[in-house]
Amino acid sequence: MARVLLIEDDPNVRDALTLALKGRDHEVESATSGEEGLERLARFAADVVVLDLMLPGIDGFEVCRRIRATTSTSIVMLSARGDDFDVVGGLEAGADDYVVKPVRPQVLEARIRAVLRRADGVPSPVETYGTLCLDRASLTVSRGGRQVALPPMELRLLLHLSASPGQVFSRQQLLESVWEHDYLGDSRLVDACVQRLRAKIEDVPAEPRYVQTVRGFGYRFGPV
Amino acid sequence: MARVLLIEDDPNVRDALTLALKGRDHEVESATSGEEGLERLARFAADVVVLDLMLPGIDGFEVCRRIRATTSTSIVMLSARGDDFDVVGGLEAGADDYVVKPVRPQVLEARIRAVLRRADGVPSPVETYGTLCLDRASLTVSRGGRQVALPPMELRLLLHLSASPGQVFSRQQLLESVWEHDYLGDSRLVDACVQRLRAKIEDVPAEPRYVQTVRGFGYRFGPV
DNA sequence: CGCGCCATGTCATGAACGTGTAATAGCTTC
DNA sequence: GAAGCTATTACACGTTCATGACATGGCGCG
Repeated sequence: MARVLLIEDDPNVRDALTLALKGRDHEVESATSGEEGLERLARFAADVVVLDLMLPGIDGFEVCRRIRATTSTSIVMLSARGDDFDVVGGLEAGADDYVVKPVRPQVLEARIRAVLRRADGVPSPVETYGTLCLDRASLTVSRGGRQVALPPMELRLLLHLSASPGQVFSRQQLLESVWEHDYLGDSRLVDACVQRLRAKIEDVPAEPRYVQTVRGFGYRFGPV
Repeated sequence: MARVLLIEDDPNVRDALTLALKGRDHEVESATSGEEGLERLARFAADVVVLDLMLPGIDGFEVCRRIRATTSTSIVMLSARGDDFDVVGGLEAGADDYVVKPVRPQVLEARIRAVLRRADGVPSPVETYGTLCLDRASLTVSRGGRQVALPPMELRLLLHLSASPGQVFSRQQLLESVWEHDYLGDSRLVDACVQRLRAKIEDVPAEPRYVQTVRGFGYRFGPV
């Protein structure tokens, strides 16, 4: 299907994803550090690079920048749950998309496909979930064809949640990765933001379809 | 469709673009250095040359001049983001158009087509967005038929933004790629330039149609 | 050599908007 | 029915952006 270069230092994740992607008919090469990845990319004409953020030596952002400096290869970033990674950082480094670990293979593959379609110029650089459309390049969101304007925090929250559909994020995790807050303390801030977001993107805010509450845990982006 | 000679030393970019262009029914030959490119051009009757700026040995500008010295083959320049590439310099060397890397295949193909049309004498070397017309060859901009004079920085900003319509650029990114500044620090410089640009190209500067603010993120070239 | 124009970068001000907090109401579960 | 969790709304503060004035510096022209 596609030629994938996986840059990931954790051998477990590496093996798991390699296996999963190969099982879906992709050709996979892997590297364990940024340096090795860049070197390997020079020989392996990858269609897409799957890049972990936390790497020994030069980090993912830097690797991303260096790849971008020379090639147009698509890049999907992998971010660990605790990393304070957000949309702006990824955008600036030049990533095409990002996924939050733990990542399920089918989600990763969907992202790879989306990214490749985009790179091929198919006029669907958007992700569509039901009546909701997300365009990570132009940072626009539309519902049922009509564009909805989202303030920065709501947009970041939505992009973060939708980066891993189905995965549950606790309020604390969201505070860290979306808000970049580091204090521990309970706050209804996330709730408030979720409400405002729902009011704009849900057809029936009272029965949310996209941003779902997982009672006792946090929120999740659906539909799976 | 067309016969393309690609001169590019980075194997990744070369392979990626070769593949993409072949997929669009172009005949593609490639070379890894300026010397090889010139030699190959003598045998391969290319309609258009896609030329990387940073090459081992003689650089892209020089290659461009030498091609121009003997043939009228169209030339599209490829420039990496970090290169201190000046639009004016490129066009003075005789390039017909230029694209900033990372380049998406569809963008490159659009440029190739435009360049070829131009070479065929079709008078449509301009991109039109609503009432705004950009001519990357003559570096002129006109609004509603009347030409507007843009100072260098404003022109570069506009060309950069419009090279990827819809894509959101942060102020930091713009400082790096348009101004070639490398310091980190917040500056309202971009804002000011956007402001002056809007005053010249927007019909209603207070409700910008072409250079849009994305609050909390940066700017984007519309129209959506 | 000196003058003046124009482009560029910096700064101050004000307005618009988004955000966080808190208070209250509603719902779920045991 | 009570306790715990979540939804909803209102309001005030802070941030961000637009706007225009000002200083600097380069360039051409006299």
